[in-house]
Amino acid sequence: MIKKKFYVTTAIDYVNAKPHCGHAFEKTLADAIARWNRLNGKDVFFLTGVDENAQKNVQAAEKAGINVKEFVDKNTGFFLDLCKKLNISYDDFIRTSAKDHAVIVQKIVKKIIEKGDIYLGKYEGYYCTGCEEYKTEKDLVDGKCPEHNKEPEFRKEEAYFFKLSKYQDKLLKIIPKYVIPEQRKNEIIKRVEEGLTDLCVSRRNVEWGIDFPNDKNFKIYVWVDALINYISGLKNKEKKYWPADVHVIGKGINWFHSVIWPALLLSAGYELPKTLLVHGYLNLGGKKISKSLGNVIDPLGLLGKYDSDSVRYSLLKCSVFEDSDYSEEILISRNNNELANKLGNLVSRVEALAEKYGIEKTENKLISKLKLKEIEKYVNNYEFDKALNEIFAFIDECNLYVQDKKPWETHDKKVLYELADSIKATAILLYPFMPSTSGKIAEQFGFKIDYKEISKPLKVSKIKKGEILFKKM
RNA sequence: AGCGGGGUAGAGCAGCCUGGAGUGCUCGCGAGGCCCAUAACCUCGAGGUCGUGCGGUUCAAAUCCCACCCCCGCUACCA
Repeated sequence: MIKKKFYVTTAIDYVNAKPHCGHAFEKTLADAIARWNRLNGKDVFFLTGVDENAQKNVQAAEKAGINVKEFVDKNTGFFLDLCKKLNISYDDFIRTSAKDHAVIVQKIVKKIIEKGDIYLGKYEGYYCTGCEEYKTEKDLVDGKCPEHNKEPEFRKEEAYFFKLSKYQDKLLKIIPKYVIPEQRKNEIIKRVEEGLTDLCVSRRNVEWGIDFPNDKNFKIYVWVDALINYISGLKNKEKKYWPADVHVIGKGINWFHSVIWPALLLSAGYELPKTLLVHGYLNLGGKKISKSLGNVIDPLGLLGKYDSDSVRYSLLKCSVFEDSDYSEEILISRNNNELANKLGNLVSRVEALAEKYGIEKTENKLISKLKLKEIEKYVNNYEFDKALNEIFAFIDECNLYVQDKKPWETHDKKVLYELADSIKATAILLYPFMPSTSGKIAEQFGFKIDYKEISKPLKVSKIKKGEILFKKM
């Protein structure tokens, strides 16, 4: 039987600084999607990586007084480390400075040129000679560059433009089926309806980046370069996995993914990705993450102190679509109140009872309290926080069942079987979110982590009390 | 300014579309139960003018309509 393919990506991150918990959030979301689909028997390809060609990296490197390559290598290392410690099951990690990426980018840009969608025009704007870059009105304070406190000069220079405006009607047809959630979709539709102007896709006077085809005076605009990672990252598996099933991105880069990316693909003659999942931001103590406020949480720091599953769970309980609050206190509270007290304690008490009295196969009536259909619906809609709430509601039911049936008094092996079988179902459902915990439970109770196992009765085996799953903090 | 989302118990949410006693969930707080378990688990309880308008519609408004106040998001070549 041929497995159905499933291709999921995250945005690629700038490596101008160390990762923050927003990066951890996005990677964990995408990982949960990847694992959920693998669990359901799909042939999954999961791509993540870093954007090394951005000017921001160059600026940050200059500030640090290190050469760009060295700087980028060092920071990319932090992102790789983050993925490893978070247990991110990516199939490939792309770095856009890689040669094979540049080849694909040039190939696609050439296709767009051949289509006649790129033309030489004039770019006009306000150029700050201090920054050596164009500024938008938004960048300026009282008409001056805030960095250098001087007025930028008006410049007009040759540049290549992509005929974005040409795709307006097609985009308006595509976007409604492509972008979730509703709110993000509507924002984009409104803006596209207001009209599109062509996009400047070349950069002059920069050394870092990918050469423009047939014109060495220019580099390719880094966003075009960056977006193409979703194809170049597949390397020789492009035929098999493209188009992407889900791009997971943050709300800040919605425009590029909702409008520019499909337009480029249409022009170059590629199939379009199916879903764009736009997630919200994490706020720390109710405030935006910002370095000047000093409220950045270092996820690597958290992962040094806490288990990966505790970090993953605490992130996944944040709303996917809305901005939500996150902090170390929230992590600790979710770990203690939900993971340790509910799940960990349930497993612990059932193991202890089963070890003493054994289990005996019977029909599991308790499992009717598990709202499987609803959980599936939530996961398929990417509402992981709600799915987890439902799963934990069932864990509450299990704890209540222990309380009601008093197996420590009755020594009822059948009740203990029902509980063990229910724990099996729970652990399988939790696999996409907490893979290592799920594995530990599977080992203790003797079952395979496979979605089909949920409905198959648990094989009776000797159960022993294992290690505590979650320590309290 | 334009467009969109929101204001419900100490905190965070659901309920609103399709009106029917303020109903529910998570955390926190108070009392009790249990003794299998990680001082965990279970039960009960306190706590709310559902942003404001003694606004409108209605037998009936958190829910529908209007006005106002406050918060947040988006407004492209910033990568």
